[in-house]
Amino acid sequence: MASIKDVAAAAGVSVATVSRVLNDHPSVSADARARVLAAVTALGYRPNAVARSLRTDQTRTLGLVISDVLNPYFTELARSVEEEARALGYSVIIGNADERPELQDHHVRTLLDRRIDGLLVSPTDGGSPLMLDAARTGTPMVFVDRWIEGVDVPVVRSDGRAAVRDLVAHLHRLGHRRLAIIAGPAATTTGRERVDAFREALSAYGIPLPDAYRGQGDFQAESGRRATEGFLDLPEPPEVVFAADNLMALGALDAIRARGLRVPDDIALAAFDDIRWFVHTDPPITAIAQPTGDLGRAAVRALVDRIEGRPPASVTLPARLVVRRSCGAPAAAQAPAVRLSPMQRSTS
Amino acid sequence: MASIKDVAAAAGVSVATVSRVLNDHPSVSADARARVLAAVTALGYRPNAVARSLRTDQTRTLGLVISDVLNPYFTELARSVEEEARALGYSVIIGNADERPELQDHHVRTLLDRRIDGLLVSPTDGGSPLMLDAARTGTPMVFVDRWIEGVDVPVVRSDGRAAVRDLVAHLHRLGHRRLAIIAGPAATTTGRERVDAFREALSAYGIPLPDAYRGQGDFQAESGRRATEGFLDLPEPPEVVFAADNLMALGALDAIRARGLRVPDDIALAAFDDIRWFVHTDPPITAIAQPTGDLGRAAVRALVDRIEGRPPASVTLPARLVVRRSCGAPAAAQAPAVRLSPMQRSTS
DNA sequence: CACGTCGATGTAAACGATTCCACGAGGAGG
DNA sequence: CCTCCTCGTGGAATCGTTTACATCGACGTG
Repeated sequence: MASIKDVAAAAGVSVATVSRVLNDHPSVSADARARVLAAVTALGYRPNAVARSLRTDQTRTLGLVISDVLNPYFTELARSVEEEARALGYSVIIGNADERPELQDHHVRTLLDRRIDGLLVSPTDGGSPLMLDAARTGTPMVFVDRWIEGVDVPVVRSDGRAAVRDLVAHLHRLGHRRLAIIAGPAATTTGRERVDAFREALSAYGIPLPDAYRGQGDFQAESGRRATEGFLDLPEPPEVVFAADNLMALGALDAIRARGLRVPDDIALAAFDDIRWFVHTDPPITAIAQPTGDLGRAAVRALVDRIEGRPPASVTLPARLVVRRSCGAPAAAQAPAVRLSPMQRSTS
Repeated sequence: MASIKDVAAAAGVSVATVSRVLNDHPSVSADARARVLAAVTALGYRPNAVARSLRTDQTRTLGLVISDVLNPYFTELARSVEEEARALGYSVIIGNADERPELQDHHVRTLLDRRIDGLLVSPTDGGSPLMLDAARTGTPMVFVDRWIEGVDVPVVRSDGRAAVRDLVAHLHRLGHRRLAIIAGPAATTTGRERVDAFREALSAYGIPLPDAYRGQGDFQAESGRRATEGFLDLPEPPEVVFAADNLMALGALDAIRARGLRVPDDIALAAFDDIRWFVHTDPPITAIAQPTGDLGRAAVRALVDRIEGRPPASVTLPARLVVRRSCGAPAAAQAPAVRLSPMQRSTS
């Protein structure tokens, strides 16, 4: 592969001049510039990003460590992150933690070794020494969706508290009183927060959240299935299951179907995180939708601000309830609730 | 960040010795090794992958350019690719082309500039000059899922011909005679092949595929919706719509629902590519399932073979029909067809 | 006319690793 | 006791860039 030296030789100039042309430094004669450009195309020369990074100590690359690529929420997040990063002149390297802390660490380490300019993380756990260390030693970092407490890192996330209140109001209006939740891992902020918000919203109606109605999941489908089976085995099963993410809702659906029960007649179902398929499931699933694209973009902007020396800001965006039929009552009967038309896409 | 020089100084040895310890070269005394290792942990030293790559001319990184991250098929492919690559000691950088050739080129260029060791591509089009050039000039490359004809690059893909025959047999048995397909872009092999396989299977029953029953899509949901609307506007609409990928099936479902029609009573639906949600859609969707994980792993092995100087082999794996209810007749009535249990996951 | 300025260019030193080569010490074999 | 190997080690070149500094001519100004 041709190097800058070959170009310099072909153009009859020094490598310095070639480099100047490539980085459009002002002080280069039109003649030299033309000869260099000609040589570049003749040789099909492309600058070696590795060498450039070594010299300039920047890679123009962002690392993104997400909890699970198979989760459509994160996949959409990843897409918007890449899009915004590209617009700002950065590339993105994605690391998939698969909800496993050790895999998350593997990716953080690899990304750090590659000297990425900044790191976007949606932590799977409470924070490994490695990640805490990276944050402390000044690696530009931003948390997105989930975060770690007690670390001085900007957080870009959405607040589902109001939407969860709306959901509980909706459920209460439909007459449901025995409400259960499948929680995410307690080590994650979203794992805890969604439960807290749910419990708080319930208490406004004087409804308790017994331990038996709090299933423990790990944000993966299989755990949703197990937790739901637990609920269904109870002497008094809940009337509603609220899954803290879309994959656990899928698992819940599997479990319900396996018992030959129907949603919402036998048991109602709602989920955190809206995905396109929820419109077409049987029945369409009521969900809490996050402004995923906006989150991704805001996170990138915060990180790039940090990298380029501007003060980064934390951002919190509201989530909203999308009522469908999985909790009972025809959606048409719902008066004021916001609805997604079947074809509405998240803005992207 | 500490460099190898700092480690050398701390350990009282030369950088050469540090490097030898790090790459466990045999000829290093136990004493020196111990001192170096101590210094490494004391300083929290991590080798700079950029510098190492520059010197060794290898990055131990694979590029993966996929057509659309939002498509669960590709997301699962990406996951298995990363998994296998990691097992073989490589990292993966994913580029998402969003079915746009110019974006695909952008990513190929970026990946090449970063001097990745090899490239895995599922081409969005017939092959840009850039990609053809890369293939010709010896960049280790493997096509996965889709490929480009006339280029000497191994292909790892699945053959859906038999499964499509099974599908058509299934549809014919149910009494359907007017069968339509939503095709993918003609510039992609999968876009053409699936139509060819379908037409061929139909002809075995003496059924033609009129132009009006061949909708043109681009593998995105919106195009599936438009094509389906076109079908429904026909004086004699088809009895079955076969979408060449899962997203266009989603669009088709949107269009059918928007007209207030029911599947399969008013119109039947089937899709290429099986995804977990198809079990829970209304109704569950009959689909052709590819061995996605196996494809990803085989592709990585082929590419790494190529990179490490072993002869790479093309691989073709069979797809299979998964009968559900979207084409009519209770699935229970289906005698010999292979079925996915609701909880079956792709092996991973 | 001399001098300072400025624009265009080249030379060479980094960046952080790997690796070839040389060198010295010590042990084995004659 | 000399020679030759082997082992452990360090010096220095190298990978492909960027960039500080030096140089050199031309030009404008006092």
